[in-house]
Amino acid sequence: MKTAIKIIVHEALEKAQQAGELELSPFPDIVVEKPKDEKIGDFSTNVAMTMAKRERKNPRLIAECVARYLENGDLSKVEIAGPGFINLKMSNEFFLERLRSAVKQGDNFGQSDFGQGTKVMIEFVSANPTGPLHVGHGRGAAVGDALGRILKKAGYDLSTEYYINDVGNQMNCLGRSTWLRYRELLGDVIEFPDDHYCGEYIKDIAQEIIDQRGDEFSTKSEEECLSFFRKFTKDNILKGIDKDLSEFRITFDNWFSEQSLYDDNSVEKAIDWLKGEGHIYEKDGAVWLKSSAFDDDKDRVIVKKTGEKTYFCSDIAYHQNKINRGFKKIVNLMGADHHGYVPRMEAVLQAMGYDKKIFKILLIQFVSLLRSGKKVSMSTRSGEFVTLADVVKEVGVDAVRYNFLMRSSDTHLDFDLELAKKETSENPVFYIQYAYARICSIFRTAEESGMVWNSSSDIDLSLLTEEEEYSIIRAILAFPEIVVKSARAMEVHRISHYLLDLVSRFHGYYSRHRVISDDKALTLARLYLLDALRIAIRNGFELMGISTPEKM
RNA sequence: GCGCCUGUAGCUCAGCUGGAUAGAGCAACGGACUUCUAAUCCGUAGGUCGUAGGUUCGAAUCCUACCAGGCGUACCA
Repeated sequence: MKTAIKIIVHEALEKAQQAGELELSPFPDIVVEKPKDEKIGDFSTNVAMTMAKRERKNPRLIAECVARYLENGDLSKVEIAGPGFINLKMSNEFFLERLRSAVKQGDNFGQSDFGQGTKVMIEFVSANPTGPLHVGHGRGAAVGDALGRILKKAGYDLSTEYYINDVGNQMNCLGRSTWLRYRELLGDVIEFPDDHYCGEYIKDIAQEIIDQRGDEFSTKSEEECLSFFRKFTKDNILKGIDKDLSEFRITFDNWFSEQSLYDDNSVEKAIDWLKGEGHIYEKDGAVWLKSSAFDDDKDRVIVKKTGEKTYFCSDIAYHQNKINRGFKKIVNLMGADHHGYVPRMEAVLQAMGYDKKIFKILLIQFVSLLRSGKKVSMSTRSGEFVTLADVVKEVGVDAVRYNFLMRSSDTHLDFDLELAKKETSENPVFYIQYAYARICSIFRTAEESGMVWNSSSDIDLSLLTEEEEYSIIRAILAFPEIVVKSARAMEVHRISHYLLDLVSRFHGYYSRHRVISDDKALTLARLYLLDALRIAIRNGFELMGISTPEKM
């Protein structure tokens, strides 16, 4: 919509230039925005102010000049206000035409080519396969998934990926934990080491091995068994994670194993390559990456003096791999507690010769879990953490997702379980869903009263004359721009704020105006408006992965 | 010490790439259901935008310093 306005303003500027009234060198960027107060106008531009200095003229004079050349059938009013804003009001037909197009687009309404098909990868969750996902992972999962949906809608070619840290000592530790529980279940007396994984889920996995294989491992040495136990446990946990995620409406395009980078020598090759480029040196028996040559504040070890490679080392190979797969933009979601990791990753990208702008790390701040205002304690140590699956089961996918997506992800989030379950106005998910259900209910009533309705029939929208109706129409039509903004800023919470605003206009309208009346033509026009609204809500919630029930 | 994030109404938070009189929701108070779903609506009240400077036509927004809270500062992953 705004681009249409830009063109109109652009034409006016050109005319003014041709008439010799403005110099316009260089030609200014035209910024069109929506005034805060709808009464001011539908759109406004501040070009007159930004040009003032170069034109050496009073901004108001420039504005008046530009206004004289503003001519377009879609414009119904041009006004100059304040220090030099040019405010534009559009004709009703301008909006109605776009409303029709929105309805015609249906599920595709909001789609744009902002991303121009750029290949983007989002890597998120990537929790270690050593235990089930807990609530903390949930926020990153919800944000990553929603961001993916948004980027797709905004025209990016998107892939999502889960990176599995299936290498290193933690895997041995994990396998050993199951092995110990296995023997314990078979009657051995075990002193379970407290630096191992002591959660209940390990016992369940051990029991599963007994169910499947009996006691066949009980007579073997740990050495002989470990690789089986390691793999079995890891696979089992990953299967659980996958299940929890799909119940949370998240599926990944790809699961990428860290081990595979060792299996195909990618890690070695990456090290060699960096060595060749002179980014690597040896010191104190270890191999270091000269990351301080970039924005990192110190160099980092990639091969320990024991010969083991660090996590960071395979991450280098992993990101090289991502780039080799042709991704032009690489997005990683991480918990904010890992923010120290950002500069060294950026250093890697730069060492590989890429602009660090192709790489974007989104930090997701912590979630505090509350119950009726009281903090729920979570200690990973004791294995007493609240799992994502439990919370989803208790609260429901929609409410959990909404709560994770309603706030900017760089602020701490208080997530109150009791509040999230309440079906009251304290809970915005239901406020939005309720609006959707109400609209559907109106359509049901219309059908029951014998009203024949379909969006492609000839409906006279000029019968929509209420200011409130246009307020809703403008809000509906803003949706595609919200998606683009949200994609550009990679900020998911904008969608939820938008929907809240959109829907509150509807609730107000609903209480003051009847949609179904004896005036058949008007009824049809209003139903058309509600259909458009319904599409916007549904498409918006689709981006958040939240359902739109037709009845509540 | 250094680095990152946050600080806006009693509470939870929006506020776009600097724009017009700083906005919602909740809580509080007062109203509205014989009418398409009251999980709703309408009204009232509530502010030194952490503090102090700076940049400019214009700052909650950008810069600097400071204060407060959170997090990080591994040859862990």
